[in-house]
Amino acid sequence: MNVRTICLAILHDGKATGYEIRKLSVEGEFAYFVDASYGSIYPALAKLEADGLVTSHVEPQDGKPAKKVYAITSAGRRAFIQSLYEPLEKDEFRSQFLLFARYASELPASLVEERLCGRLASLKRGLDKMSEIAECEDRAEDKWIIGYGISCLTAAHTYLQTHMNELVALARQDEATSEAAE
Amino acid sequence: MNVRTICLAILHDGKATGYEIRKLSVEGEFAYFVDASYGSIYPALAKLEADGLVTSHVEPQDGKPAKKVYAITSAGRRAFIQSLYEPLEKDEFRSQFLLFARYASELPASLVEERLCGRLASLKRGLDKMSEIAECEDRAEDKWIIGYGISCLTAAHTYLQTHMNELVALARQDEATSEAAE
DNA sequence: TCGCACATGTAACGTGTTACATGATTAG
DNA sequence: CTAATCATGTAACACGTTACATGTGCGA
Repeated sequence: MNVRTICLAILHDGKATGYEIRKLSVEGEFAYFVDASYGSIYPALAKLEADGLVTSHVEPQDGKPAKKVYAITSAGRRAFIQSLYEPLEKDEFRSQFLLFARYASELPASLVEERLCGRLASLKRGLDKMSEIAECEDRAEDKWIIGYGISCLTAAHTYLQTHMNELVALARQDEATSEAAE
Repeated sequence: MNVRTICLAILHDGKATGYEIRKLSVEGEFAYFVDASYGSIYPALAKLEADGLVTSHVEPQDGKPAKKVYAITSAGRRAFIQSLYEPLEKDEFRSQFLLFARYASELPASLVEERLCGRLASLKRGLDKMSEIAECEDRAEDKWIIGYGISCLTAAHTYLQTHMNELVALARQDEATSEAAE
């Protein structure tokens, strides 16, 4: 799933500027799909316009720099929906946290515990934010997606809560020992 | 998390060839972290050797091409463990499936249902494979990680099972109608 | 005999990030 | 007065993938 597709998806919902698209892809619901930077969005929009899938018009603003508002064309709409008919790419998941967990026995228990607690807290933050978004969200599909996310994160949170001790127990007691020895 | 780190992680467990490392990163437990190709692994190993973090020796085999077995050095071991002390990168998750779900109302119900069933089946396959691996696995950390994975996938599976109808209901009835009209 | 598994490696290519350039306004 | 937000865009760079080159032995 490339930046091009995300731009089309966002523009399918309504007009937006490159600046806004980046925000949505880093914060909004689209963050579950991608996390794009200006350096990829602006060229993608230019390419999309050259291909006739979007159009743009410049809106001057006073006080703020002029903005270039993009809108999807019917060809763009068709191309985007068409792309959803094609076989789905498999989801991808990369977790440095899980790699860390795999080497718990090589690390001090204090560090392992700290990281597990940190993860627990960040999972909690993510869940709270999702619940918050879910409330003011009115698109049924978005609610469905958020429900999916909440289910997965809740499972992860519960697992961590009930199993974190096991991982801490596998870690090295070095530091606790050396501290106790002083 | 780059290919370099994954190579060190795998070699931390024991000797391996580039060929084996790729297999592990596509199939084995390491698939949760990365999914690397030869084109990235071989250059990474060469670089790692130049940096003194791994060593290699060629083992001729009869019938099969000679293999180049890599082993981690103590400097490599240190560098790898040291990297686990640094702040963890946040997990990343990209799902084309969720993007598809977001536009369910623009797609025919038959397609939405098909994709949901397919996803349900692939989730099931993933869970079965994990349970299988978990059984013959004896490293406690790997069991812990697999347990984490199973929890998350189970939650996703359950959510799909109980909520797939809602998404199908949002989809277009076009095709069913046109079929009924014929 | 066809293709697969074993095994290593390179070159071209694609895609995205980081850092930079530019510049006004507003809140602390 | 400093930093942040708004706003667009480019160039250099990093990182990874795909396809290719090369070659043997084994099973269907």
